[in-house]
Amino acid sequence: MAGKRTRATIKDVARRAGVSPTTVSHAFSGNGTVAAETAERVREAARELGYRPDTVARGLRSSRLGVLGLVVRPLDPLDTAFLEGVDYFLRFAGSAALAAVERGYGLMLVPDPTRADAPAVGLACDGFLITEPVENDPLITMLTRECVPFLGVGRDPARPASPDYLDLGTGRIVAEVLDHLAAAGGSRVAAVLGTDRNEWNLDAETAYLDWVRARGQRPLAVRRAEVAGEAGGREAGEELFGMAEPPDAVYCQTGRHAAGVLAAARARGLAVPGDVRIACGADSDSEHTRSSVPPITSVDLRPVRLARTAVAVLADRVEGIEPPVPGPAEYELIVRGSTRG
Amino acid sequence: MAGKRTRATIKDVARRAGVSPTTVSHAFSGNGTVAAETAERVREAARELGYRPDTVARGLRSSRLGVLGLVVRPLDPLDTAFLEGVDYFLRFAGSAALAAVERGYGLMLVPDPTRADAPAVGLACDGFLITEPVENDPLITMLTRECVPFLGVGRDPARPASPDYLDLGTGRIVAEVLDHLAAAGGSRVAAVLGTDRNEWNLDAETAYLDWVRARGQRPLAVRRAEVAGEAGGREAGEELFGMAEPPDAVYCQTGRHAAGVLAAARARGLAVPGDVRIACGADSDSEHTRSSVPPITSVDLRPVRLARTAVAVLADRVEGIEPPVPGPAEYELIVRGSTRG
DNA sequence: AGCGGTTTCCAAAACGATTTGGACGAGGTT
DNA sequence: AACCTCGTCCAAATCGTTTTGGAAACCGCT
Repeated sequence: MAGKRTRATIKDVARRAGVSPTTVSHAFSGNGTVAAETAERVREAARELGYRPDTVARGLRSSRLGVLGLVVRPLDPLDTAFLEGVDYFLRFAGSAALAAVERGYGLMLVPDPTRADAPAVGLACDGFLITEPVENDPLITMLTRECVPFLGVGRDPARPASPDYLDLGTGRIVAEVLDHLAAAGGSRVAAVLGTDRNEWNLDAETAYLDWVRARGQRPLAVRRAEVAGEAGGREAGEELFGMAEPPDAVYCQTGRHAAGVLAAARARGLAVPGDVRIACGADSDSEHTRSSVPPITSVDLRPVRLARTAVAVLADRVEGIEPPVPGPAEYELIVRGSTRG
Repeated sequence: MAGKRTRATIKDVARRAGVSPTTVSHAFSGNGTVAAETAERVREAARELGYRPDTVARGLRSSRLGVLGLVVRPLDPLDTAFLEGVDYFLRFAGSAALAAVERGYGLMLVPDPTRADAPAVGLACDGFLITEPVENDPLITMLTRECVPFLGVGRDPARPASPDYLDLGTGRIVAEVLDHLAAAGGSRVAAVLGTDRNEWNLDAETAYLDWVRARGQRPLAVRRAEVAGEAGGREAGEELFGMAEPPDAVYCQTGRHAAGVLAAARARGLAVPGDVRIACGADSDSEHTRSSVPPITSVDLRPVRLARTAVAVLADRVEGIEPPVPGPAEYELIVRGSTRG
């Protein structure tokens, strides 16, 4: 299968058109001045030879490869196969790729280039999308130092002043879900939070504490690593429901955690949503929330739309345009059986 | 934002380590022979300077960039924004990207590089995944000529003997859905087919004709372009239900068509599934089948798993390994309200 | 000494494009 | 006739690597 490629080069075209490689380059890029007649001859020679300029060679010279990189942070430390059920990122990635193509870029999903075992090709991108940056994100440090354009999808919690991110508006979302839990009959609302130190977790924690305190109650939050998944959620649920004053509603940060909490509730014989209401601040599209019994109320973070916005802003920056930064991302609360009597 | 990059080059490292660029290159690639002590000095110099070899320059020399390209054919002629609802490709792309990263590659979604307006970066890929090739696919012609590895996801109908594709097993799938429609009470089963000339459509047509004839009936097939979407399906439905002997079951190739047929049936006052049964051979995950009233029976083509397999085979080929070609892809019939009394 | 064989390193030539700094001739101005 | 300007074109340098084809030093052996 893998033979040697025999594409025509700029020299072949030059020879055939009876001009120099310089002229061929100019005829294509429109950079120098080339007589119309000559340009036509060059174009014809190129057509006959099936010539197309080599992107890699061009990229070497101009340090513009035409590729945007997408770093999906939460995937990074994990066994990626484990995450296949998490549709959010799949849909984000697919949609970003489509949007990039429309702008004339390729979109590449790459692991964090600051990691030692990362494929070297990651460095070659013209700009990066980072979902979701962690506190003092090392990639952001590196990109800033090397003057490579990037855009966080979500804020780096340690760099609140930076303009280089899309606001997820986590606080609003969490508050709305908590309000919904209360409206559904929850009088003592606990929270199961994640451990990644990104906007999603840190802002959610703040929002939860604010919300609880505003109602004069004591917060009841437990933490489980995202990678602990459903098992971690189940543990958290057992801890909560085993308390002297157990909660009658639980807010979760991930669909997997929520599924685990649901399992823990059922194992204890608690009715959902009769005894306990469960809701999740994300992952409305994952099977964990959608296909559970009952299905779990959760939030659609509109990954498809969000990705499109992110690509538009990043592409502008790569091209030297300073675009207006959009307001907080849109979302929709999807009410399901777990909070609906 | 966009300043000039000031990364250390191989020369800087060479100078600092007191050796030649050649030696630095060898120390990193392990190609030549370098004394252990020297190699250590080089590595240290590189670390101090924060040096990482430039992928583009390397790619220029070795014609291996470390990138796999993904060409999604059905997206190609379309306004891509139109397709956002089609989760199949989003999930396929996302999953392929994950699998590629695990193999040390980046995965880039690119438009057909044979098209004139395509971003030039498309040509730079080491290998291509093509879902789903059309008859005499021009990209396959070009890649074959230039000896670039590729893998079709689905067969090029005009090149049945080629080993360069993953078999979707369309015939099996269509037959199972038709059997299901019959089992659900359909006695006269029509088909709404697409117009793209790829395995999916051509094999489906053959399978439908075979199935109908084996039961001694006359086929009743109409065709609508994929891009016509729900409106096209609705037209097709009106045509079918307006006939002297209208069908009592309709098989569709796409979720959009199925949604349109469903709308046409309801507009005529036909009960689904009482008077008419409707099923779709794909798109079990799109909102057109999942969120319609009633939801439409359809097939889960397992895009996540399929993408993973495709990347594994392609990466092998890029690396010169000739992998065994897997058997027909897996799938699952998802029975929903449109065929369940 | 002379000779083959290792080991370790390097200078220079690729790779395929873009960019820089003129060369050359035609035409106009003084 | 000398001097500019302008429009076209080209030779050579450049981007950061890898690869090729030795060179230099050292070894043990005859």
